[in-house]
Amino acid sequence: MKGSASRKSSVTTRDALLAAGTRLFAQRGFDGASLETIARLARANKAMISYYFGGKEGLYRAILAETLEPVLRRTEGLRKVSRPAPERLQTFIFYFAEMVEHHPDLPAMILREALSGGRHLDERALGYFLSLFAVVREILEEGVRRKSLRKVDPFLTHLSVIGGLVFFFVTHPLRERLAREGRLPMKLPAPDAYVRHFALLMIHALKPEAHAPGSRTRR
Amino acid sequence: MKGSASRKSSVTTRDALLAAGTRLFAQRGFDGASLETIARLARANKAMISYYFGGKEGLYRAILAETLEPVLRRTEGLRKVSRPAPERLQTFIFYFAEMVEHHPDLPAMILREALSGGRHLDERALGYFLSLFAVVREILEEGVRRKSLRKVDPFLTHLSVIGGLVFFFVTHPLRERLAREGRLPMKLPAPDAYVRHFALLMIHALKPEAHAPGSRTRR
DNA sequence: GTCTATAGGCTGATAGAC
DNA sequence: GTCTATCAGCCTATAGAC
Repeated sequence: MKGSASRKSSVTTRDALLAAGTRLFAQRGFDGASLETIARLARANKAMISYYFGGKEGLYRAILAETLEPVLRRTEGLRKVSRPAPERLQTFIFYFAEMVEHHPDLPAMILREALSGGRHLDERALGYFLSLFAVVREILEEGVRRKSLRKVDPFLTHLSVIGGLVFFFVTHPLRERLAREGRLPMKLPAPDAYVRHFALLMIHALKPEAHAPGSRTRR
Repeated sequence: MKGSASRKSSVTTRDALLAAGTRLFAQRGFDGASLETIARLARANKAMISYYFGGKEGLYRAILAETLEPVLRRTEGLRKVSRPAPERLQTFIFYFAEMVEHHPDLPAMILREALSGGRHLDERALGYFLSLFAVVREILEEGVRRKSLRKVDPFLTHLSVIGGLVFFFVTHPLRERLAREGRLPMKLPAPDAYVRHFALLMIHALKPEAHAPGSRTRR
């Protein structure tokens, strides 16, 4: 159903194209990345893109579908863990960071897709996202329900969590460059440090209310 | 030094091109937005872009410089206000939302610029950003110093604040579209509601530690 | 599977009439 | 200041040799 991968080198070229495409689509956008450049980065011939993916758009969609699927499918695992919500939220944040480590260009590519209004988002790709979002939302919902988290809107909160993570990683290359050129007037924050900071920030943000002076909740 | 605006209609055409460019660069990226499309949206002739800005890149840079400047300059005002840090942070967040209301496409355009590694960021534009960042950082630093905020890293925190805001606004058009098509499995969050939520979330995240059970601070 | 050559479309830029 | 006409360059796609 997918070309029944026969040769060995064919798999390699295909994968190289997927990887190169991800990087260049992330860095320069769909229109800014030329097939010429992608092929060169993949050390392949540009005709190979038509061969494997039927064209530029085919490559783009293949990245969205094939790279995204295994990544997001893994998040599903976080659904089953039965642990307090704050801990599960932290796990999600660390998991997100680990994902970026393995696919450094994915967040930028996906964000660009979002900025473009999701022109290339078919139902399949959209489904992956919704399920990613659902995981976070469920953690938050459960936490609110069981009062291990403050009473917040799970959907709005989930946007804040994703936003704080995505924005950092997606702008990190720019900060790196500016730092390298001495144009960043502070030291470059390490991804690690940010992730730990952010997890803590969210834990604090969602910690159940300490009862206000004067009022008192039962228990 | 800038053409010493003589005619009346000339100003109008110029401004229309700036506005149209902002929208299209935001929605489709630098390479995705054609001069043809921009001119059409501005109800102008595409030759006018060369006339006023000397080309596509000139238009792009003009937007970055001219639209950004007044917007970011206003944030400078937030520097002088002498009020408790939590209140000033909230003011910043509301100010940011108000800015987006007046320039709905600016965040996306700027974010795209960041994703591209800041290829078009000259020293002037970069300076505007750094001063925007500085405002938030200063609020946080002061709050930490005076203990009206929890002891957090001001720089990391400022990234979380900006991230949570930018991500929401930049992805909002996508959610709107999905909602319109009935593909969003929850109700569309209103910008207002998000901003209020986010301000509160940050206030909670940064609230000075409640004394741990056993320990005790004064009062 | 890989590569070269080339067709055909679109884009950015600009000369020159008004 | 505005517009039409035009052109060179780059880009995607693909036919066909190996």
